[in-house]
Amino acid sequence: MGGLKTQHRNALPVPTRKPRSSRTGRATMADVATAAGVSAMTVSRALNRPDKVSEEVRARVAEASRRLGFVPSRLAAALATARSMTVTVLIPSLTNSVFIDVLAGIQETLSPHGYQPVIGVTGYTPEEEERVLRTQLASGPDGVILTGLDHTPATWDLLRSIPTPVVHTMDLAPDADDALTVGFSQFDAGHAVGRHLVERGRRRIGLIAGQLDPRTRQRCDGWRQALVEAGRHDPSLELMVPDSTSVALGAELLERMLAAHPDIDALFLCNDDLAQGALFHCARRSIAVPGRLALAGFNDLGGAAWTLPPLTTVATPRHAIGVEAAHLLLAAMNGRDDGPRSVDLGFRLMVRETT
Amino acid sequence: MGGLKTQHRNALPVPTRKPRSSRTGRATMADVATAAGVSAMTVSRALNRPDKVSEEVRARVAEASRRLGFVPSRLAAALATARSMTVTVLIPSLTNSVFIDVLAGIQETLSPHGYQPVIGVTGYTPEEEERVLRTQLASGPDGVILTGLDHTPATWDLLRSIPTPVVHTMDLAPDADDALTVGFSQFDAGHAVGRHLVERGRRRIGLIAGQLDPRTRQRCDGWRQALVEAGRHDPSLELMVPDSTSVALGAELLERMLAAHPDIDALFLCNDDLAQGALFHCARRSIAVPGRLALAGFNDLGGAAWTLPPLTTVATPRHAIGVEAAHLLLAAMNGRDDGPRSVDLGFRLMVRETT
DNA sequence: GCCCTTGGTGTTAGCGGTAACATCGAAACA
DNA sequence: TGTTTCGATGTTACCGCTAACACCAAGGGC
Repeated sequence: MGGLKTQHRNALPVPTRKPRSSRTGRATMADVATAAGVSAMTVSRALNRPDKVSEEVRARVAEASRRLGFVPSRLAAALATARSMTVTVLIPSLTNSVFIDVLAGIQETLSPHGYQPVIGVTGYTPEEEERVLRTQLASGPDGVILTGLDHTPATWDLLRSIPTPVVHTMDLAPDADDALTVGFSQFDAGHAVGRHLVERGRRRIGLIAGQLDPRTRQRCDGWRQALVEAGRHDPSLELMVPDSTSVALGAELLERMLAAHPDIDALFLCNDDLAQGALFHCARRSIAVPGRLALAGFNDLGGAAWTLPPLTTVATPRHAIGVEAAHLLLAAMNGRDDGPRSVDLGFRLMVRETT
Repeated sequence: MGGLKTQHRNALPVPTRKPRSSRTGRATMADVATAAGVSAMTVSRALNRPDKVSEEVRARVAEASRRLGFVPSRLAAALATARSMTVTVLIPSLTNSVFIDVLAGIQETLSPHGYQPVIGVTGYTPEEEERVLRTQLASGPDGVILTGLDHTPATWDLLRSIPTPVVHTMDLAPDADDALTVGFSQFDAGHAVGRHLVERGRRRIGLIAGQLDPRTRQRCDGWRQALVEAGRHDPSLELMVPDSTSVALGAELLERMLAAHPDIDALFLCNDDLAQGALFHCARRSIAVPGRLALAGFNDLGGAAWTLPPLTTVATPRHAIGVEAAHLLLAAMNGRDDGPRSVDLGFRLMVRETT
């Protein structure tokens, strides 16, 4: 009895210098230093600023490094330098290809500069965005890229309180020096579609929208204004549901719309997948497109040019937005904070055969 | 003259205790400790193991924490605990929705456990994969999820040399205790399509494939064997190109195929986007599907059920693969290494109207 | 020959946390 | 009432790297 407590006190206190490697089993800079017969600092220099080290030592370090399979710990470096080489990217959803395209642009641009995008998914809600941002900030990103401008007040405060540069995408800042922004005018894009349908001589022009995030709403607003301007707006022809968009939903909503308003002769669907579903429904019901019903989509997703007939839609510069956002962020992270504050990348109305 | 060098030596050495916050401007644990009148360690405990701290102190710490806007540095914690709460996920491409679906499954599963997936893009080449893996390993992930089993020998060595658990997805390990694997048999899936076309009585069955990664090849192999078994294999009906798949490519390749072999009566397209392109081409050329030509795709991507006619294809459990891979990894990261080593999630032949 | 550069390298002191052990008062026990 | 036990808290020593400065020999200007 008596000695049951663990008392490792006498477990050979190890002569201060560990024999090799660390707790993780991986070689550390100190190991390489010993192996190369130099100090840790010299190893660090040999790796990060080779010009500061003699040819000969550089070679010895490289050799030892290779031999030990040394991988410098970014974590330790990040802690010591206060630069994580990491960029937080928050998007509403992973399965919406719109954001993936933006992400791809960001990734391609950041990667060559050694920055690692770290993705957070916000599920389209500002509250979740705030939560995710908070946890991500804990790992000290060097930059932040957010989707949209609809953040909670607390998020805005948070963003202002950190020294980290922030870029907002997919939308345009109302006043340009409030935030770094890269996108296009969702309102104008919706307006262009509305006007296009009007110009095609359509009189009963409807709207179908899903996934009612602020950007979708702005598109709808633009469309509405175009119709109002033409004196052809009928609020009852708007069908807006919160469900996330899909081909199936497009077909279903069109059916509903036609049941209530068989006289519509044109339709703006706020996303291409809805439009494809509508197109499918028309084919099944032998509704002539664009003869009896004109259809316009949004985003110019992959298959839009390959429907029958090819879909009129709005091409959005998703990839370019990602690239430009990353460039802006890179500039800001390097202290070059002078560039334009709000970049409008525009959009293109792709008039094809459904209108 | 003389004093031009910067010699801040006498810049008031600050009384050892900095007044507040650190170099980054953010509050540190020490700041909170001071504010709450306790030691840093107690703050750490109050945050990570509240039960180890008295109710009263916990409240004081929470208060101080809130007041100072304290965000604990994950970096420092990671360095101290040797756990980064990070998982490296390597996928061939961001723009291929197949991998995004897997990724989404991973993300959803890992997130609630506090793990942060960090994505690397390998561009479909094992060499780039090795490179990306190397750099990612530098930030000490707690786990790794890779796509496929085709890694460079050096990658395999690397994986073996680290203590970090690794899961491979989208494929099945030849022998189950070699690696943790979650996927389905690409070969069998291809075989099922081949047999299906044979069973439909087709005699001149062709193949169109793009993006020739190992998984695509295995599908093709399976398909080929099915035809060989039926005595209907004609190598000249295989059209395989390295280009990445797209709707446009599908249309183009079908045209080429028909030009060379107008007598084909069935076609397996190794990805749904190719199949959609082929379908489009058939519609344009008034080729009856499935009357004159049967078409089968692969993956059951979003629009497959909504083509005209609806596309026969193979539904692959992409999301489930992500979820299961994450579960396996979580188990391994927590030391529960006992689960099944190779998980076959199967596939489903979706017979629709194009065959 | 003296002093100042300069380039290469080492030393020290953290970055912001946490593991492990030490300490201490009060409750529990004998 | 002395001792044990235990819960709550503090101290110390790092994790692995790098900024900043110290040091030193060789070269250059006068």
